[in-house]
Amino acid sequence: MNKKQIQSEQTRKKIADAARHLFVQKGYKATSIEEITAATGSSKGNLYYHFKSKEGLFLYLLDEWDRDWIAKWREKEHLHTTATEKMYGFAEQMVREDLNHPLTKAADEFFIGDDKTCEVEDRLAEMVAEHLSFNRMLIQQGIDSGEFRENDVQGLALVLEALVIGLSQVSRRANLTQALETYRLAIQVFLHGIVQNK
Amino acid sequence: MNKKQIQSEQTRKKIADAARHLFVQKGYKATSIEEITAATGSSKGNLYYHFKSKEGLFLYLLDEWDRDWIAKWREKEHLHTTATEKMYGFAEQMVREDLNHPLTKAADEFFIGDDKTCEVEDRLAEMVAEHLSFNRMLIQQGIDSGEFRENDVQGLALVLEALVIGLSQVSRRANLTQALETYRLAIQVFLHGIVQNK
DNA sequence: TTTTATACTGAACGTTCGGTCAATATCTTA
DNA sequence: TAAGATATTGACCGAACGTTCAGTATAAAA
Repeated sequence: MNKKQIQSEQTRKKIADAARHLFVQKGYKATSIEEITAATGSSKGNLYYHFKSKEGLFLYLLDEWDRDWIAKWREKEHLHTTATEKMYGFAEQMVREDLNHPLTKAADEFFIGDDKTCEVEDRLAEMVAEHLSFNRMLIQQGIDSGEFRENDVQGLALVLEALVIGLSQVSRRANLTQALETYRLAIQVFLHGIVQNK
Repeated sequence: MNKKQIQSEQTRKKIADAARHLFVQKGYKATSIEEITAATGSSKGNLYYHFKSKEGLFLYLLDEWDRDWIAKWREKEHLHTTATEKMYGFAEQMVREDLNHPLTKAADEFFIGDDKTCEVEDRLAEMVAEHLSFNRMLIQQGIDSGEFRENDVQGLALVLEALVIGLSQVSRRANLTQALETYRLAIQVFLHGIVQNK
């Protein structure tokens, strides 16, 4: 790799990092390109050299996050044996990785906003579907192992998704300890409606 | 009341209605003053004659909604005897009255946005506190009556709030029947982690 | 009828924002 | 070193937005 290519990559990363930080902190619309460039030290035109548009930049961040999340989950999944443990592990990773994540905040802006591109809309729908699929899998595992009651898996996946989205919003201003506590309590509540025998 | 005063009141109401509808549909930022006035048929200046600002208009809608919600709840509260029934009633009113409500959508924009006035910030904090207080009361009633387990009431109120917020977002595109179903399932899940004996 | 307070109009303003582009700097390659 | 590719700059553009204001219409008061 060239010295130039390396530096270019670094610039790209620096922009992405600053953008992620600002999107997380202020939301999508409230973060301006100028603010991002001010945070990186590089120029506006340079941002548009590396990324097609503001939406493109955001999309890139979503993809990046998606990959990281799955990778981190695969890393730790084997540590949990029961489905119950997995649920708590799931919640913990949510707090540690996703608390104040662009997706939950800015996705909402996109869903409502009328200026979204088809590409973005599709990508977001895809991500929601992936989330639900993940939740379904998690719950189904518990049912298969006999830990959870037989139930409307799709419905429960949706409820779990709702819980997670809501928790993220409610915990936005909380510190890590508080958030962890709230998440654990939420999962506990969620589980004791699922677990077979109490 | 004067003929003029009556018409003025009607105009004010027409603007508020149009604004509410648009805020609900598109969110706060995405709804422009021009769109609101276009929907009412009256002029931009007229809107600013009746309302201090865009924020002021939104604040007015929040207050209005708050009053309506409480009034509706008080109306129906006596229909439910047990705390469990109240929880389901609570969920149902949430769906029927609050699904796609400005608060849950646009409050997020306000919380994140940096252009919010102190007045708005205070008012929103107040509303959240009221919500939590309401939830706490609901849960405490169940505990007092022996229906729910003794538990961290404040924590559970927060979890319930998270659930409700998340449900509202998840159900945004669903029709009423689907939403009701999801909400009922969610409450069922929430309850069976609370109810004493199963 | 005349005066006055209220309700309403819409052009204009200042600002912000995403995006563009011609010019320039920097590094690679021949 | 010269030529070419790549990376970076920042002034600039047009559109959109919330807000204002001088002026007009209308109903109430005198």
